[in-house]
Amino acid sequence: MSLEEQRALLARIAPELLEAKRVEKKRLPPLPGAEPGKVITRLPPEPSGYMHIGHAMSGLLNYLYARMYGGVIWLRFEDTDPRKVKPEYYESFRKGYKWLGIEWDHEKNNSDDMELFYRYAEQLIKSGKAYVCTCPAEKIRRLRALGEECEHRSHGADENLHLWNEMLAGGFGEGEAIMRLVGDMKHANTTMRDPALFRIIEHEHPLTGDRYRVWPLYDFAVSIEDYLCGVTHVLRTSEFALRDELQNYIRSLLGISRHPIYIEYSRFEFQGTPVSKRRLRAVLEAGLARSWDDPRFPTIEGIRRRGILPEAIREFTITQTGFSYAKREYDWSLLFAINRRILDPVARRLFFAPNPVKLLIDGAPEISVEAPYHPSNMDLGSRNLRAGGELYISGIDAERMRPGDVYRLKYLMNFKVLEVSGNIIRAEFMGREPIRDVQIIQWVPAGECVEVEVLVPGVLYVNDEINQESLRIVRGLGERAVETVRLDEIVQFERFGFCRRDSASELRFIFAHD
RNA sequence: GCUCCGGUAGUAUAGUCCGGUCAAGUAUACGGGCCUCUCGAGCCCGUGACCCGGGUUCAAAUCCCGGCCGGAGCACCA
Repeated sequence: MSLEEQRALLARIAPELLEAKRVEKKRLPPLPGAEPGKVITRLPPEPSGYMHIGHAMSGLLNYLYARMYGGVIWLRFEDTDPRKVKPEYYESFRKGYKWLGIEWDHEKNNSDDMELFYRYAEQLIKSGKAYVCTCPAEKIRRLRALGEECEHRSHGADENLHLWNEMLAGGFGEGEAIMRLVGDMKHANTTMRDPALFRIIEHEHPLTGDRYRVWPLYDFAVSIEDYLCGVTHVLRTSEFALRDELQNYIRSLLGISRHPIYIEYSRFEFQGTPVSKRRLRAVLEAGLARSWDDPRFPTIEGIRRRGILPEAIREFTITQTGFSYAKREYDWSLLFAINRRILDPVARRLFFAPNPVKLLIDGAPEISVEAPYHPSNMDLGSRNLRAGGELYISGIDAERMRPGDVYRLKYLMNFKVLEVSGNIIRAEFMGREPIRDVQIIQWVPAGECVEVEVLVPGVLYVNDEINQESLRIVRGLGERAVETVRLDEIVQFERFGFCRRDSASELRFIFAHD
């Protein structure tokens, strides 16, 4: 039996076997301790910068698991550092998650619950589990490293309560007092060595204005918020791994015994494209990029402009991601391959001649052809192409041409090269019908073409140093129909690559991948 | 420096908990073929890996010890 026959037979007697293999690959591994209908996860962005691919993949994981188990997902902004938080960043995340197809069930901000945080803080102080410390930051750091306690730790609850109220009332300036947890100054896990729970920040908050000056630190706010949201599973990157213990401890001191299951995985990035704000800013400051939505950047806007589809990121997350702790650096080709597979059946094909060279064909008739926009998807329609003996072809194709060579202009005609001189190739007409074993090239009619510019993004860093040539600009001529490409539409310039139109008014494209 | 964690093909991942079915699966990359009026897509075939050294065991990618390499944390950021 041939392979075809076997497959046909299998499709008849056990179609699920053929299907199973395909579907299985696109599924996430089971979530530990997950019960159908009871999973609650969260998207916990800090609105202090633009959303990037790392947030996207983490967000996707939390979202996909919530959906996989018929659970619930929260969007909760971790906005308790008024100095870092900005309104535009909240919006960047909302927009980014939406773009990815993530639909959250509830939304809130940690800054909504300040009064509640204060109440819990008071409870902690009264039970002798927290104290106000007025040591300078430097001293706290030193003692923490040494595993030693400071004199403030032994103050009584009454005094601490008094000092705490003093903090709230403005009796202390920034940096003059913090509230600390009574932890264990000798604990191997340094986050347990009396971490700061609240500090004073005299800075307007985009949401609460100047109403509060004492702000909770991450661990305190998160412990309480995860409890409030009923979070059952936390999927996050490994820099938080040491904090599980602390957060569980804070909750238990508050009388809360229900803790989420933590699943941590290493950070990752795409080859040569760091996600770190510092390194991205360096590129901006070097004058090599102008904005955070630059298509070379791993920000969601950058990636979108580059023509990567949300579905591709989703599939990539499911198939290429694991809960590994090893450092990983993804090769862009993995994402591109998925994106290409999604784009291929729906992207219109058009002719584009980069670095064009003129081609003159003696004896060529004036020909008009109806060329389909896609080799198999007829729904995409067709356009009319008309040309005679004067055209432009890609500079790369032209470079290879030697007198005597025969080529075919796709859909149009064949020609034999007669003479190659400078920027002009002279040839002779060799008939209209396709001939076997002849290289097919794309072309643009000399009379009816438009100027096209394509931005080709490369990697930002090479060997850990800023790549001075991360952006290439390719100019060329496109067939007239290039004008019909809508803003944001992704098309394939044949034998060049998939490109997204980036400007409504100009024929400017961004190269996605080949 | 201290404390954790990890090292499977070029890249990423499955397997590691509960040793044998792993002469190691998958995706991508790469090579070849088929198909095609694209050097794209699709289909088929192939190349390619358990960090190193010891130990335990009838048997180790899986367990133990040491080394090397890598990551994370050690904030009044999240």
